[in-house]
Amino acid sequence: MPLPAMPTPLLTPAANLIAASGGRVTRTRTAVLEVLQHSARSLNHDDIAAELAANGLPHDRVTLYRTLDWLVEQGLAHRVIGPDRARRFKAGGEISSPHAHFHCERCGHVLCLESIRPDERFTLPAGYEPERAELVFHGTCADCGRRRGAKA
Amino acid sequence: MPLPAMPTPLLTPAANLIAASGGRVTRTRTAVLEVLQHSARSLNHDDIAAELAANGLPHDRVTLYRTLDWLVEQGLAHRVIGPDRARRFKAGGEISSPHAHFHCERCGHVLCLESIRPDERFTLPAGYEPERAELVFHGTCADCGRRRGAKA
DNA sequence: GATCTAATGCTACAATGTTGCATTAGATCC
DNA sequence: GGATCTAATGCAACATTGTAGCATTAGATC
Repeated sequence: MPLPAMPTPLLTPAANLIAASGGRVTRTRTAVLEVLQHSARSLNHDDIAAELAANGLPHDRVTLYRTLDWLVEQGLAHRVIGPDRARRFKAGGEISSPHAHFHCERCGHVLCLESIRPDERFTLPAGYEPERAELVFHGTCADCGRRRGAKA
Repeated sequence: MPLPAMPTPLLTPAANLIAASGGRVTRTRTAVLEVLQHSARSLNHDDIAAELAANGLPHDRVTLYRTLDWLVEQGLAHRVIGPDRARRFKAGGEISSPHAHFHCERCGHVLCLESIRPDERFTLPAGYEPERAELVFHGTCADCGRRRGAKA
């Protein structure tokens, strides 16, 4: 016995966020936001494109760029520029919760350090008016350190 | 009465540094290093190329890239990746004196904050082994703040 | 001054991101 | 449920930043 069509279909959390932003709820947007939400690390375009392809979703490079820009604009995702000068994305706004990032030189991943706030710990020379601070550590991440015998 | 040709020509500080690194002292290298040394802010490729052109020096894009990479490798210059994902360079090594940077969103310049050391002020989660930290402030620099009436 | 090769200057290419425009498909209205 | 309106998409072409290969030039050394 088939269920009756739901009058107000249950949206995923991602879809709800997108709808709340006033934009159209499209397959690409929901899929991209969900990919970001389900990842512990920040993802670059290739990572995301690969995820979309794995799910059989139609997409192209340009749409992905525009979708990600839109998500950042709406505060649904934030962007880090990695050392390879490629952008990486992660779900969640930046302004609401500023935090540091960690770039692992072994595995290349960029992780969020939610516990570290880069702002308001430094005194700048007179005249400088900082609006936000970006703090990126480079080194070996916990996973890679463990994998090779945690020398600490 | 012309001066006699100097037997051991006096080298500029830049040329001396280059010679001390074991590399050949070429026009491009000395010129690029001098441009960097004379600038208070970090310069991108275009800035440097414009300076070289103004001095009538022969150069091309690729040589400039290689020259800058070499200077960084020798510890004679350091590199910052700007928000426009383009590299910016400044004289002086990074390892010897790690410091924060300030990106002015008004004039686009990236300045060095020699007085601020980004390292050893944060406690990272267990397992993370940072080797260096990168700290970039975004906001309004002293010059631009003054120019519009220093609201602070 | 001759020689040896690091450094240069080409050309061609790779990676990342952008612009313009025709087409598709969410949302809305009836 | 279907017509309509336009945001979002998909495609092609382009822009910017950085690399690779290789013949030529010019620092350093003998």
